[in-house]
Amino acid sequence: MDQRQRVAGWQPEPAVVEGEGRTPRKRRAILAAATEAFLQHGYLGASMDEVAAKAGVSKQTVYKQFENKERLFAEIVLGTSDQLLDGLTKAYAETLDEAGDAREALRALAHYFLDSLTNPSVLQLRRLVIAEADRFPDVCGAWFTSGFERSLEALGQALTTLTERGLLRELADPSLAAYQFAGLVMYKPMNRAMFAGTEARPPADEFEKLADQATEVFLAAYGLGSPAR
Amino acid sequence: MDQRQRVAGWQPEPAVVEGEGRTPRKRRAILAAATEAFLQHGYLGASMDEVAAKAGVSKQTVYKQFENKERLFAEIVLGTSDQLLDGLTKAYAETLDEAGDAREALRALAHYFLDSLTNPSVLQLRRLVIAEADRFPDVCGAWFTSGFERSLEALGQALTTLTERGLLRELADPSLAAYQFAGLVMYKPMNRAMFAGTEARPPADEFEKLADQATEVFLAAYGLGSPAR
DNA sequence: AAATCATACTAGACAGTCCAGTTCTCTTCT
DNA sequence: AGAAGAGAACTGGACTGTCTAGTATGATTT
Repeated sequence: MDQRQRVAGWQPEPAVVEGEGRTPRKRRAILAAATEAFLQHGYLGASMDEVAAKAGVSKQTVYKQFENKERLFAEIVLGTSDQLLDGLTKAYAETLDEAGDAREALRALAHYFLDSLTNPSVLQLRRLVIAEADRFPDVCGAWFTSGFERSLEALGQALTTLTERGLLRELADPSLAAYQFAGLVMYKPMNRAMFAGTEARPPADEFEKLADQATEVFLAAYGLGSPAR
Repeated sequence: MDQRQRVAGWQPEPAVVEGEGRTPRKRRAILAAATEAFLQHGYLGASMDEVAAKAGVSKQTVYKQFENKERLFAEIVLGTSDQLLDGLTKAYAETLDEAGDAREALRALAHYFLDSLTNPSVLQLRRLVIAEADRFPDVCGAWFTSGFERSLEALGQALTTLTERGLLRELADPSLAAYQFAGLVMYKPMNRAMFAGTEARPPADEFEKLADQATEVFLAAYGLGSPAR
């Protein structure tokens, strides 16, 4: 029902944990409400009154848990980077283990990218971080290095395992190859998604073509033997 | 002196035009000031008082020229898309005409991308449009289709001319190939630039590697004959 | 007894309006 | 050509209404 639960290992709404004390339960509710508010309206557009109301909590409780608006923002942004990284890393391992050859593996990876990274919540999070990059360079920079960059490093390692299994050429710079693959797959749909608003989602049959074509280009450069085309 | 004058055919500060009447001169000053304010602080963060002060103009004059804050924003964003498109289209033509072979042409293109799109003003404009994509879907969507997408279409046509000159394989989908090349070159540096704040600029020697490697991958897929590596 | 609640409050910001006095620009007259 | 005057544009500043981050308080729940 909620699409966000299925992808990218990231869920803005915290799961209900039984037997949890009142205080941590409220804290989670505040984080969930604030996440929704920030994603929807941006940092300046979201108000603390709105957060408290959405969390079903008094404003005083919000300020007991979080020093101020900035800290609340930082906590949310930094909290998501680990979750994103974990989800992607796991997906790499699974996708690649199941694959019999490089083409199959890369196609599966491409589809995973396209599905998870065009998810509305993920897009809104990207927008939020990008929008506030100049206002909170430390927080957003940390999100980038510990979330985004590391997930690409993980993809580089995943590609290296393909090389070790004799499915791909030796990669002089696995991290760069990872960025290249991600760029081949995502540059077009990600830009549209970023610029054209959360509502505008691309047709599903475009994903097939993007995944296939990106895979072929990548294999032409890094695959074994002559290109299969 | 001002880096913005050199790249991407876009200049946020309007040139001084002699013999111009008072009203249009003030209007340009307002646009320039508002551009700076919006790029620096975002839509909500920029205040109309600040715009008026920066333009050296009374607030009343601002509201005489522009109905309200939203219209001012729209005017600025839409005004930039044409300028960006023009700059890139011209650069494609020049770069490709001068090139003797495909490798040379693609490298030059890659360097042009890297130089112009990592320019601070261009980055801030991208951030602004992305940040407000949900608040102003019409304006930002129009910026995307009439600026971003069309410049990629233009790149696709430029690549087609390389094919016609016998320097590149036939392209089944020139537009997609253009996105792929742009993705190969820009995905890594653009993401860092977007997320890590305007201050963090990458080292210049990374550009060389990005341009070279992107070119080689692209040629492996779309070049003539066997890969040159 | 500690946490939380509802509510009210402070202090400041901001979009947009209004007004009385000034400067510019253009037309008309000499 | 140049002076004069009309009307529009512009200015500075005050003002309204609304919103917001953050604090304070006294009652209620756990």
